[in-house]
Amino acid sequence: MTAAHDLRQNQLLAALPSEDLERVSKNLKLVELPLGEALYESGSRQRAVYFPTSAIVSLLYTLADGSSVEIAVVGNEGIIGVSLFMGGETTPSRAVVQSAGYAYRWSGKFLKEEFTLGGPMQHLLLRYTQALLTQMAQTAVCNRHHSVDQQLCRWLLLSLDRLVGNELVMTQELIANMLGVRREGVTEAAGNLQSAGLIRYSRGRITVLDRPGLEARTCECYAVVKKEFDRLLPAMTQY
Amino acid sequence: MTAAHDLRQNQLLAALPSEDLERVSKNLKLVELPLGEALYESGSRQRAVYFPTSAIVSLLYTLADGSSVEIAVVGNEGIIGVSLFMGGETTPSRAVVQSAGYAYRWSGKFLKEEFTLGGPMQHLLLRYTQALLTQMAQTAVCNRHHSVDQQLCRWLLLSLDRLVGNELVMTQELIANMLGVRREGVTEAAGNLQSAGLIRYSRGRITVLDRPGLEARTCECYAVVKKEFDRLLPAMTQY
DNA sequence: CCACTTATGTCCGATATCGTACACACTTCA
DNA sequence: TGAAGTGTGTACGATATCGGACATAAGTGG
Repeated sequence: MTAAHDLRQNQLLAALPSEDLERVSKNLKLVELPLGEALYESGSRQRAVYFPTSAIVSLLYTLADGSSVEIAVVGNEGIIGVSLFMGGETTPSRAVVQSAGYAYRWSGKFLKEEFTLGGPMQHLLLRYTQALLTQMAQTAVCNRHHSVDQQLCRWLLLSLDRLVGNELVMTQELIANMLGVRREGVTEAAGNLQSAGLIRYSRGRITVLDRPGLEARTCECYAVVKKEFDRLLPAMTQY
Repeated sequence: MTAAHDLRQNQLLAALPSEDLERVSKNLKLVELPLGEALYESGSRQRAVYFPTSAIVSLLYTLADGSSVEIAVVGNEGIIGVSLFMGGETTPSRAVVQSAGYAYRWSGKFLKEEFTLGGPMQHLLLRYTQALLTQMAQTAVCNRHHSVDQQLCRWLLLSLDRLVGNELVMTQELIANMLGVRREGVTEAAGNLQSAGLIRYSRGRITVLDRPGLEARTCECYAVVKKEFDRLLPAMTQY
């Protein structure tokens, strides 16, 4: 499961030419991201970015009344902390570890130095940010027009794409926070999917039994986002 | 109303140091944007970006079934076509003129040349893009948690901020497309606001009577977005 | 083995929005 | 002046989700 840690387990790093990766790697530090850890809070100054290898991180917005929504999810295809190189330093969102794992941490200082070189790293970061824009926009659309059932399918697929295996460790309560619906709503939606034989649910453990089934049941939003990621960040090293 | 056209009517251009603006201005061309014109369609290759001066442009997502949602609105504080400098060339969204007016058009070729210089223009464009990210994210949250009444208030305020005067030319049908709700839903919400004395509605013409009242009635989403824009793009020239 | 906590399932009325149908008012133009 | 088109108001049942209360079930630790 945990093979030797390799920078190239993150697809952005993997897409860098060797010499760039070499230069950058000096300042990357492998860190463990436990479930629930907040990499940054709303409005707090960010000091580093993270390239996940096995962890999955949710970008969340929390409203004044405590209700929240996930606006994007980041795994080994991306980076957490785009506001550091976009120039804003902070964002109103929070970043919370949704699935424990590892990531490479990169200090903001070195990130900015590298970014200003205008080389492949800059290019990759900007393209990734555009993919993130798409994911957020599609989330907005999905929140407006699609049912909880469909959104749960989308969410499961997005998570699945960022994991090895077909099992997620995740309670319905947490999923409800991500989707911005009630916990009971997730129970019902999950029950529907389970009845249909697409997943198996057991106390904080979801096993996906029929991935094509999920894809058939979800809304177009999943495909749009996936296609856009593939287009913008293509042909990465596989392992 | 239509004073002499000036590059600095767009806040991004206004924020450029004179020498940069001078260099850039050679390739800017004033264009008129009529109501309803699409600056680009979903997935189509973009050839230029636009700096609105008096026009307002909506970024829309349209689903396969024809339903749509506005994910962001751009006026004289911003630029249309971020995917050109982000590197993706296209996006799945559409850009439609919501309020007729003028904009400066800048060819993608020159834009990219300027962007790679890494100067003030790059800096501004990236910060604006981060503000756009915030607007999209907040739209996603708002779509999930807030009532049509509140969203209409938010939408009116966002539009008002980008206009001179307190009157919008806009049918309920079009607003419904923006908000992703039924036209009847807008009729009802607008009726509520009119009863409360906040607006006056008459056949495609909305007059805002009580702006503070709208601000009191809308959700926090408006303030979050506005605050973030002010933080990221501060101290622009006023006129 | 027994409390205790956590996770999930179920039920019910309340509410917001939807979908549809249709009426009315204003404008334009023949 | 009358017809057509467009924009808005209203009504009503259908549906999805909410809000809250509560029941059940699985794990945990004494």
